[in-house]
Amino acid sequence: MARHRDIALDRSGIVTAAFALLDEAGLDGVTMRALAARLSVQAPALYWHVRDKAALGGLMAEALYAEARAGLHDGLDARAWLLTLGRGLCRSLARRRDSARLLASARPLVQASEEMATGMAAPLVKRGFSREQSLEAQAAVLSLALGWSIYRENAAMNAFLTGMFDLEESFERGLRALVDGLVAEAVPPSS
Amino acid sequence: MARHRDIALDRSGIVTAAFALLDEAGLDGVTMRALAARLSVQAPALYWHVRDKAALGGLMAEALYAEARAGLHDGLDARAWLLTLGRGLCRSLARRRDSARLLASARPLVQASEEMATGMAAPLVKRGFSREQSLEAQAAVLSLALGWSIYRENAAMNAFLTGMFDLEESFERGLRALVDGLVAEAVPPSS
DNA sequence: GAGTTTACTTAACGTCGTTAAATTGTCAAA
DNA sequence: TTTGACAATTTAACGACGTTAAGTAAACTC
Repeated sequence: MARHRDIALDRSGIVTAAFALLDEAGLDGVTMRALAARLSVQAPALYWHVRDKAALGGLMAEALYAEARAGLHDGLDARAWLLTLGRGLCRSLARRRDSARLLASARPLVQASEEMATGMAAPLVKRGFSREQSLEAQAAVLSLALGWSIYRENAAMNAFLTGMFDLEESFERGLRALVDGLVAEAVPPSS
Repeated sequence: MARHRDIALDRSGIVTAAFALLDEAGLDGVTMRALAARLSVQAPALYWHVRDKAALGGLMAEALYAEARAGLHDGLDARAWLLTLGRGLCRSLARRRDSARLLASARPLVQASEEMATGMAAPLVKRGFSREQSLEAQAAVLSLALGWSIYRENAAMNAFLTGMFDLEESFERGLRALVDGLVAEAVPPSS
């Protein structure tokens, strides 16, 4: 390894730099040229490692989702699991400027498959949900977190919303309302 | 009026054409040049009527929200009002290609004000919510609808999700779960 | 009918994502 | 030890984009 000029680019270094650039310059500031400059390289060099800008967006989105799911573990029951998922995404997106807009326009990298869906459904299936209920519930929770984060980013400019009520706490209330309903429907209280 | 070449451009005509273009060419296809061409005009002419492309996006977003709220009326109780709001946005966004992504990147045109917030809160305040609960509940419902629509647009390409479960029905279940929780919290059942 | 205003056109600028071709450094085999 | 293949980058360039500046022609004002 270690060719050419000893240290070179790689996918993960590019993604890391892209997040740093996102934070400094916002989504519109993440251009291939600016990203290359930050890596002391010319723009076309990036295309050796990444198909195109959309693929870069996909990689960043994947990283955000991975971070969002980091808090999930086996000790959680269905309700806590869904709450953790929603909070995870909301906090991941709150931490990084414009990341919700990024997620909104990112397209999935890999084609979804039947096995992938089964794998995604598994954690809640193990907790008593049907496969469909599991996917539906996760989609709803992620939707709420993503939508909320988009409004938060928009609101950040207008400032007024932030003063009106505590955004994190408000999201938490909405999330709890949603998750309680989902869990009640999927795993009806024994009676 | 009717100057120059008898019929001319105006804001609403531009927005209408922009929606038609959005449907045909997708969000990336909505360029100032393509939009101008559709109106038999040169691109810079648009700037007489619209500040810039972001303002055009804002106008389109406003139209979408107006359409989403069209179904609301006084006869609805709090629960039905919130359900109607959520369904309204979801259906508005389902009808038009890439409209959720459009909404995600659109910035509000007018600076939010204290009176605006009060006006937005009013319908639910009239139905027993506090001002904060009203704004929170609406934000949550709109977030779910927007987030869901974004995932639906992404999923539309991947096709597989559409086959897995009925998207509209799934959204409805998530929405009901959310709204029931919000209403229960805001207007506790008399007891 | 002269001058202002309205609504557009033509021309152009700088930036963007991206591709093609040339270039340089590194390793394997001869 | 030269030779060739290959990996990773550079330089150069293309077309499209949003946008601005300057010019122009029709319509209204007085």
